[in-house]
Amino acid sequence: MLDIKLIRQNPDYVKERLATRDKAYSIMIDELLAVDNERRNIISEVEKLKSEKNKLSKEIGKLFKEGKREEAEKYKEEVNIKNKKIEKLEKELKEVEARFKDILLRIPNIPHPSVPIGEDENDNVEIRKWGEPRKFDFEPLPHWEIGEKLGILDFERGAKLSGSRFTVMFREAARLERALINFMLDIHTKENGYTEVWTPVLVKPEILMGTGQLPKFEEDLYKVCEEDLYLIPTAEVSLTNLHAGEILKEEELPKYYTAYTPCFRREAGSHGKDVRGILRQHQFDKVELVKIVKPENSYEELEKLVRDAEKILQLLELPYRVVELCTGDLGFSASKTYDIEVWIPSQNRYREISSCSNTEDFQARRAKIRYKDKQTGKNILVHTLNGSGLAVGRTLLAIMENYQRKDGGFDIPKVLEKYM
RNA sequence: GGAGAGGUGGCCGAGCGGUCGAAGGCGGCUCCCUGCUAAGGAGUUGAGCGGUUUACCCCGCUCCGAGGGUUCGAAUCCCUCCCUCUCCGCCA
Repeated sequence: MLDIKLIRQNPDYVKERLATRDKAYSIMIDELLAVDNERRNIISEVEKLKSEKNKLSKEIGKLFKEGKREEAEKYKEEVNIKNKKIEKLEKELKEVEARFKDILLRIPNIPHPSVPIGEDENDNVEIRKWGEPRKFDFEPLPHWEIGEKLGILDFERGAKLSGSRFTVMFREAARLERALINFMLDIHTKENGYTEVWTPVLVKPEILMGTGQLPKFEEDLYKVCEEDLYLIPTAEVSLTNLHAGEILKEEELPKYYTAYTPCFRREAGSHGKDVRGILRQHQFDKVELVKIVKPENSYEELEKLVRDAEKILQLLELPYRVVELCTGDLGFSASKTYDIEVWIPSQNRYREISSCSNTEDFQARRAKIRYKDKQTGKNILVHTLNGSGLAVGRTLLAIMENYQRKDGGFDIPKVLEKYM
């Protein structure tokens, strides 16, 4: 959520910056400002009436003590009239406030000035590459063929149990999945300084509001209707919201969290994309990294976060590249995002395996995560960052493809041997 | 699921329907005392919104789990819901 004060004071700046994502936001800003104006007018009026009412009520109390009954009765009449006016205005206010919030909650974050301007993923900028894609002396197979031949990836039974985009894994695949989770968590906790966390994967709507998935992206989420809970699409949701509504002590920052969780995404609107294999599933495992930091060093923290995620690929010896997303490809809550893309031999290209973002105070404002500044005593919104470290299913698929052998099998990266 | 108890500020905890944004304690901050540390003394210390302002200050409104209701007036009374704790039942 953007700061309404910023929008009020500098609407043109906000419009200009948001236009780098999509021109349509300019209209939303105008709408928002109109509603905000209306809202503030009503608030002033209501508050004036309430102030008068409070004064009269106190007066009545005093008169009762003094035994001046009749006089008090006269005042009561007056307050009743005010109450009727207040009631009417508050009804209006409630409606206007709802409209106000609805618009504000659907406006995305402002891209950081360093983010390249562009329309879509074609305008993303490659930052660096690591590793050399392997030269095969045979035609590399896609992971689903390798997996099916070995009988360790079972798409038919996945579909039988749950429908399309669900997979069953047997033996080595299942064990590799588990090994990767442990490996990633070990690196992040023992070498990168993150605190391991285990969280619920069913969360309340207001939690998803906090990180920005709701209200705009409801169709991407699985909902448990009976309980008004949602399955998380990423552990970013549960980790970031750990401190929702809290005022942290300055010395508590920064906080580094990592968690393994399954993630659930309906993938609405991606019909026909990546239908084969396990690249795009409704349920997948991910080890997530979340940082809660002070505003002044959040961009340094972002660089470090990306390196922490990259380290996993380096240890697994999987070639990858890092790209900086352009304004048009940025996610809703992000101010700046680096994607890490792993080399996929069967597609002869890099595919996303991690997305690392600084949301600045966008999520913090929604989730009300602040810290008390020691010097000034002021409560300041923190900056929140998140990144995959990494998507486990995609890592598994990358290993199967990059480490495949001519005989149809595949090797296990050295660092994973002790985990298998 | 059943029975009971309870949800108050960063934390603990008190609170007759008006004088309560809320006693007291802890913690935090400032100052004093002290060779240093420890201890002690004094003061100060909630959040959000709106107005005003460069900012500070100031003024107003709201907030005592959530939402309704009674009342001129609710932390205090009534209703509904949520959560926590204790006991019982069930269960991975």
